[in-house]
Amino acid sequence: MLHGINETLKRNQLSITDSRKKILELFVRASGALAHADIENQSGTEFDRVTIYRTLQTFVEKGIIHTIPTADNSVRYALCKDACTEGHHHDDHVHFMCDDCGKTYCLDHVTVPAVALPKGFQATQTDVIVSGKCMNCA
Amino acid sequence: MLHGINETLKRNQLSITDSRKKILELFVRASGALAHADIENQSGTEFDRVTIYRTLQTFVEKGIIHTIPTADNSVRYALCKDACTEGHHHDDHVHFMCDDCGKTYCLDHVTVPAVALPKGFQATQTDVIVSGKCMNCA
DNA sequence: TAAGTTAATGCAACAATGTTGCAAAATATT
DNA sequence: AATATTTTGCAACATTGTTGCATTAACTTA
Repeated sequence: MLHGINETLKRNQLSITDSRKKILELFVRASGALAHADIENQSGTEFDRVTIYRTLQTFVEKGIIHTIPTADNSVRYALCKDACTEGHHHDDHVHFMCDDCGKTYCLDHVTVPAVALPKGFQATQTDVIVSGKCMNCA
Repeated sequence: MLHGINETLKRNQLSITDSRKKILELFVRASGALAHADIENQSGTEFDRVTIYRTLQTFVEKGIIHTIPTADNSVRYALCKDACTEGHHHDDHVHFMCDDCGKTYCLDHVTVPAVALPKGFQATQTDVIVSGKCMNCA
């Protein structure tokens, strides 16, 4: 499972570097979504701030991770479910943000409901952000 | 209709000031959502940057406007539909972001579908962000 | 409406976040 | 192993958001 990290990087035509391995590992281990600051904290002073920014950017472009829309102006990233198995990505997502502990969950198994749009609107992607209490805080 | 601005401020126990009137007017006139930068541009150098921040913050607290979750790290605000008629707010929202023109629509009339959450999760609010092409760009 | 009271504004300084160019270092290629 | 390519770290900068405090404006009461 852990050597899947190297393969994920290779599959996406990315050079295998310490920072990319470490950051991708953080995502694999994380139960929820990560903000830039989380990564900066968890990786210590090991990598430059700029490197983290660029790594996240690269991962998003390659579809390894995706951003999660939040109302509070904090950018969060989560592993794309299929990242380690397929290159397919940017599917619809349901995310859950806990008001208590602040954790963000990517609910891969929850189906995104269809939304009835007004005439003339065409949807290409639907994100659902549910907030409330998570299973640990309820 | 325009003097409704003053009444909205009064109803929310806010002093009627130039900045609040102007900024609220911008929202009333705006067809879509506004970012902090939009407001700064459209109001020129009339108000201090800090004042705009604080005004937006106040409006959010009072439920006059609400933030819209976005995946691209830009905070946007939109008028709460009932802001000028009732004090009730913070309902579920469906927002539409156009990939072409970048406009954000607050689809007040679209019902937020129910989401089936995993066991133990309790929802208090649900936001839906649909992206694609709007009625003008489709 | 004039005096006093309360609240909002502007300024300055700061903190956090994100970006860009470029030389040095690491990775990949032959 | 030598060369070519990519990534990193540093420095400097740009943007965005926050806080404290004196000044100013708005509200209240008489």
